[in-house]
Amino acid sequence: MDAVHIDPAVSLDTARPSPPPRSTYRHGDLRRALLEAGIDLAREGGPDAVVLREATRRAGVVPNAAYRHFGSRDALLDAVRSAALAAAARAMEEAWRAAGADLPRASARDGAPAGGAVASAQAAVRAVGTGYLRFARRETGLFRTAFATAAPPAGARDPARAGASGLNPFELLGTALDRLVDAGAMPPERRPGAEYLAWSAVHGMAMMAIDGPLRGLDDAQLDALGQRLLDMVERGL
Amino acid sequence: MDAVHIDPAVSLDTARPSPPPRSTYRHGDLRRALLEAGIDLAREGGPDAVVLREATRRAGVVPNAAYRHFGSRDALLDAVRSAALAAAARAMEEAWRAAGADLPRASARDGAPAGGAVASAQAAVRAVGTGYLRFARRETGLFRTAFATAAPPAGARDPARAGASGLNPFELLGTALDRLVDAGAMPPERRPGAEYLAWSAVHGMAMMAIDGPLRGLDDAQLDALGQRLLDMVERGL
DNA sequence: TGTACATCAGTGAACGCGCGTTCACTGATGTAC
DNA sequence: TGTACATCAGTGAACGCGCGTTCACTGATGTAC
Repeated sequence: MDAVHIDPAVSLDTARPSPPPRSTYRHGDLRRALLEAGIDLAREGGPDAVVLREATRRAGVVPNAAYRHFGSRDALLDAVRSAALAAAARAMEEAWRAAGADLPRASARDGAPAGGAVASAQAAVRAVGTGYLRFARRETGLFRTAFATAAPPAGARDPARAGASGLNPFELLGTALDRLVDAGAMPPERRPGAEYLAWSAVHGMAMMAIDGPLRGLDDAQLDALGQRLLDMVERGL
Repeated sequence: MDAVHIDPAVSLDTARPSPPPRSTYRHGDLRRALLEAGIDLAREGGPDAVVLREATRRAGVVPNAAYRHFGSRDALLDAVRSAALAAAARAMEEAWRAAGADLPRASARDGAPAGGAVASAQAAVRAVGTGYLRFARRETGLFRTAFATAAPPAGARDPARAGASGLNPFELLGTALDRLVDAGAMPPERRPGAEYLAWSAVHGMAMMAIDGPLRGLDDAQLDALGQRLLDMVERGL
């Protein structure tokens, strides 16, 4: 054997995704590392790509080590799904903020803002839809993980699935619709179930934009079509 | 060994799904048998359940025999998908027929019927949507195989994906919308791309009814919500 | 009408793969005295 | 401040599973003479 010295921490670094070299026996924060690897996997390939063994590989750890932190592969996937929902909520909040309307709070159902209430409420509804579509486009894998399989159980208020406002994506839409009613732009008797109608339209377009007939459209075309869709929803509600 | 005689053709019949006993060396129509097994699998569990080995098992044949008829598992899945699309088209045609409007033909773009053109055209659009939603509910696995993954390539006129009219699901919707324009119920300048808006709404609701927050609704509730959605589309288009 | 032969549908056995999960272990960390 | 020890995070090895796919084969069918 010759005496060429190879520092394993360097020489092993060629593989992508790199197994991070670790000097200590303990990892330090393996739970977080696995969750983040899982989120990356979901981002790259959707829910099916969240593979427990691959997550441990990326965390630089032996496969069964995952069981110290997650009871099963499904438990990991659930945690990833929550993170994906939170990311979607944040994207929607950002669109809401960009639309100039003030953000809602989870704590109390706040009334409509003072002036230009109708325009502001409409802007909020549109922002929610736009943010949703944009998230589907930019973070397809996370979107599919969050929305294309099982849905958030309606009643469960899980903060892990919420954005900065403390509201999850569905609740954000509900809040925007409430404002529409408060501003007088929507008859209260139409309010119950309205989120399902609006959500259907936007969700359907998002799915078509991901792997349906709208796949080929560029961002500008999809934005334009999205605005037409939101016109339809606004007029139709 | 005792001498109890067991007729394998009978004794093996306990397993469900039953491997059909076969007396001849040749199968006869294995391609069709595999396709039908594949359709059953899709019906039971969606596209991921279309497993080549299981299809051969159900056809009572050794796994690699499939390769005489399908180049790969994906080729089988494609054939199943076409069948699922055709089934969806047929469901939509049936709803169209039930709505009392006369069915379209693939051969020529036919004009609107003589009297009550607006009502007839609107009924056709609604029927297309209703048929789609109903198919999603009744044949969830086939629906997901047809629509929840890759979409029919826009231009390809594949008769295997069409219903009795020779039109595939997307073309059925397009034809109904054309009638809306012909009847004067929809401004022609709004026509281009309108199928994407209508499809989005209905597809989104279908997805939510399958494994989203609308999963728990019974048929009547979903029908009512579907009618509200179609109201929204009709008003919004 | 009968025989020889080419075709090709289905067989039998095996492959490599990657997965989730279980077991008994080892060794670093933090706490009690 | 120092030592003994319990805790428990990560290791090492292995399991059974079912998948898609390849190989060389065998035997039923249909056609040419």
